[in-house]
Amino acid sequence: MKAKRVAYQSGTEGSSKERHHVYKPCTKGLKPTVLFSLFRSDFCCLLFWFVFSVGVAMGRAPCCDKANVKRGPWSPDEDATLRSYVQTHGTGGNWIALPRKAGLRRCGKSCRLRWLNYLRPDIKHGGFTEEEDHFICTLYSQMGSRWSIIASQLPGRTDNDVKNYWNTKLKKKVMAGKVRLKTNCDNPTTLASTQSLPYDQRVQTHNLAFSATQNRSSSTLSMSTDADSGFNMKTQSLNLDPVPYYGPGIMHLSGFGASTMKNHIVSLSQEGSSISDSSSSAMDNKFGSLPSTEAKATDDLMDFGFGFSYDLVNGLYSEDKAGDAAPICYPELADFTYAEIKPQGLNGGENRHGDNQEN
DNA sequence: AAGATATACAACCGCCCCTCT
DNA sequence: TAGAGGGGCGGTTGTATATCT
Repeated sequence: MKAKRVAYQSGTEGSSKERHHVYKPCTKGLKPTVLFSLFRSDFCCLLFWFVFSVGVAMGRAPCCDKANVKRGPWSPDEDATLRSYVQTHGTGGNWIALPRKAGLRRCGKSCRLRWLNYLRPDIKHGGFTEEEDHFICTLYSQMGSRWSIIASQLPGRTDNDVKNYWNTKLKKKVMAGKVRLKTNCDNPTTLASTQSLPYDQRVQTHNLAFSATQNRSSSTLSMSTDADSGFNMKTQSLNLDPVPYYGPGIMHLSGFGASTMKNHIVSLSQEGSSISDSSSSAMDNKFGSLPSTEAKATDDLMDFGFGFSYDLVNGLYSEDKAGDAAPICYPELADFTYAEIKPQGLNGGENRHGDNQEN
C-alpha cells in the first residue's frame, strides 16, 4: 500500500488539467490601437502560457520544487539527518515526503539516491575484486547495461557504483584484455550464493551462457522463465528473422533478482546481443532462456556491444592453463577503436533517453 | 610550479512502469 | 479506464582529485 499522495510541490499550481487552462483575453469592441496594444501584451501572455502549457503537457511535473530544494553534494549534517531518520522511521514507502518529515531541504529522489548509493549500511565502495570484475563483465555481456540487476548480484555494490566502475575502469580493462572470462555454464547464479564454492567453480557457474556473433544474422529465442526463481513459468518465442536460429539449450536465470525484473527481453540481432526494453514489445518477462553455449568454441564469442566479439573460450579467459596470466586477445575479433566502446543495441534505453542528449 | 588533461564518482535528469484513485 | 503520482532505472553531467607536460 502506497502512502497518500502529496500535492504538487513544484512551482505549478493545481492539477495538470488546471494547468492546461490558457488565458483568453476579451477584445470585443476595442479600438484598433488599443486592440493592437492589448494584442501585443496579450500575445506575450498567450505565448508565455502556450509555451508553459505545452511544456507542462509534454513532460510531467517535477517531483519537487526545484527552486526550494538544495542540490549538489551532501553535507555531513544532511547525511546524518537522513541516516538517522531512515534508521529510526524507515522510508515509509514514500521518498517524496521523506525530506519534509526528516527536515531536509532535498528532493525526495535525491534522498533516495543518497541513501541507496552511499548511506546504506551494507555498502561497499571501491576495491572491486578481480572476481567481481569477471562477474560484471559476464553479466554485462549477457544483459548489457542493466546495472541494477548486475549490482543486485554483487553484495554491497550499488548500480551506480558498478556503472561508474564499468565506465571508468572495467571497460578499459576489458579492452586491454585484462579481464578473464570463462564460458561453458548455463546456470549463472549470484556471486553471493556461490561464495562457498572454489573460485574456479564459481567462475564456471557464472560464465556465459549466452553467445552472439556478428555473423549470426537470424535468431529465434526461446524465452522462458524459471518457476523456481519466482518468475512465472512461461515460454515464448521471439522471431527476429524469417530464418530462425534455434539455440542449443536453455539458459536459466534463476539467480537474477526477481524483484527487479521488469519487461525486458534479450534478443539477438545482426549486431550481436542486445537487450530491449519491451515497452515496444509485447513480451511479458524481462529475461528468458537464451541459446546457451555448449562448449562450441566457435560459438563462444562474446559481444560486449562494442562492435566486436570476444572469443571467450580461447581468448579472454586463460586461467585454466596459465594461472593468473593475462588473457590472450584476438585482435582479429576486436575493433579496439576506443571511441566505439559504447553499449549498443539497447534499443529501449536509446529510445528512452534519446531526449537526454539535448541537455 | 603551473596549467592542461585525465580520471573517478557523486549527483542529477528525464523517462518508463506500476500502483492507486 | 484514464490519469496522477511515486519508484526505479540508465544515461549524463559536474566537480574534485590525480597525473601529465
